[in-house]
Amino acid sequence: MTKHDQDRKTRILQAIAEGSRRSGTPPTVREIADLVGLAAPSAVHHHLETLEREGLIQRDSGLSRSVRLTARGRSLLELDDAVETTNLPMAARELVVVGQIAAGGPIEAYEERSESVAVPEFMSTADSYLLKIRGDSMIDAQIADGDYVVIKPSKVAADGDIVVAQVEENEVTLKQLFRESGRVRLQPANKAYAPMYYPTVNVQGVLVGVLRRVH
Amino acid sequence: MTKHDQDRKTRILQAIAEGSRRSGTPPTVREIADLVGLAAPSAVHHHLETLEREGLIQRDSGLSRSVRLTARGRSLLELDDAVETTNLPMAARELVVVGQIAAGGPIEAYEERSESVAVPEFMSTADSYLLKIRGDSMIDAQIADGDYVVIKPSKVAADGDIVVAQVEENEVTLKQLFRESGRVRLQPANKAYAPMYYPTVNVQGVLVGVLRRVH
DNA sequence: CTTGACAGAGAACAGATGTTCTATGAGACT
DNA sequence: AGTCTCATAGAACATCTGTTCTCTGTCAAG
Repeated sequence: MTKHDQDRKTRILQAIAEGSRRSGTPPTVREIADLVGLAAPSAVHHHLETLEREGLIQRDSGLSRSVRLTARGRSLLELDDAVETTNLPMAARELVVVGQIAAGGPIEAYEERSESVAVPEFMSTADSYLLKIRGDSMIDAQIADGDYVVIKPSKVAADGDIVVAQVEENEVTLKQLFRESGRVRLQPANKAYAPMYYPTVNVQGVLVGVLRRVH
Repeated sequence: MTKHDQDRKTRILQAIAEGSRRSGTPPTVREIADLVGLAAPSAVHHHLETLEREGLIQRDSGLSRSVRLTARGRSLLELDDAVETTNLPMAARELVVVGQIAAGGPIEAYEERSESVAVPEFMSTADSYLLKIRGDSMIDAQIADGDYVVIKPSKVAADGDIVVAQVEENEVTLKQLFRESGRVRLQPANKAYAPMYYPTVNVQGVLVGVLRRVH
């Protein structure tokens, strides 16, 4: 099995996990194709057959959106801890603001300050946390100075997602993630800052919501 | 509402919860019909519309297996953990989405659809309401397609505020307000649209918050 | 170079699926 | 009775969706 194959398979597994997390239902074959950058549903179908034969996913033949990860599939993505936070029954939940982020730089964790904000259920999960935006570092993503962004802890992310990524031993940053051939591009949401390239990044969370108080 | 109606609705909610739990994906309209003993998908569809209007479920129009219970739907089934309902003095209120606004044009009030969202207290008042943004008409104010804006009813506004203004007998619009000598300028938050000038405008509300769900 | 395996694209198809429209029947109310 | 509301059925439709088939290009092994 080549390196490329492994990447593609992992990407598809991630897409299934990611798609399920987003909408609450597993993705269709064509949605997976979009997520991993394939043009033909047949190509995805081919991979799904392989993945099912390998015991990483299960499907109900012919039924729409029936694909799901098996325990082995999840463990391969190291998702075992993060899953199943979906059905929490509150219209809102109190989340803690854990730090702030400025100018495309590293995230600055709050040491002593403690602030919490009620976040609507439909744009958060129970384990989400908040970051406060400083400056115009996220302006191209329609995120302004003083906005709060809701981050859901997750090790998987889709192309184009805005993610919290660990790029150095002690540096965590908030950027838009794009997978390119053989590397990962972390794109600041502000044209004044240049993208950064890494062979691999450690995704810690995904942006799932924005809150703004206007004065 | 008769006893029979209540039973049927509860059964449908149960079917959604049950179907989702069993297979990992929400059921289709026809699967719900089977589960609750209805012969026609249209009958289920009719109930689903009612349930969505009542805020007990949510759907993505046209997408298969996209039905899911809201917090209120789950609480009606008493699926809540006892804990969550008892603790947490939630600093949020449930506000209703009353319409949508597109392309600098008039506000389009929802006739039947009813959607409600929990909004943090710090960016709302009890009498606030929500509008859903369509298109990029507010893009220069960092408000994107699909965002919810929190409107606080008010007859007064400061210069530069984004306001809901009544400009004609039957036309209400969302724009940035500037007072100039002898007239009022209503400035769309998108350079593609020209400002409008009025001798006087009737302010109905002021933008006080923005909510965005990122997927 | 030839061959074989395979990822992928593209087209096509059958069945699934959400939605709409019309009609019917049962209750409730006047 | 007449009228209105509403749950339900049934048919029809457009789109979604999984699947299959064929073809092409790539890459590694012989």
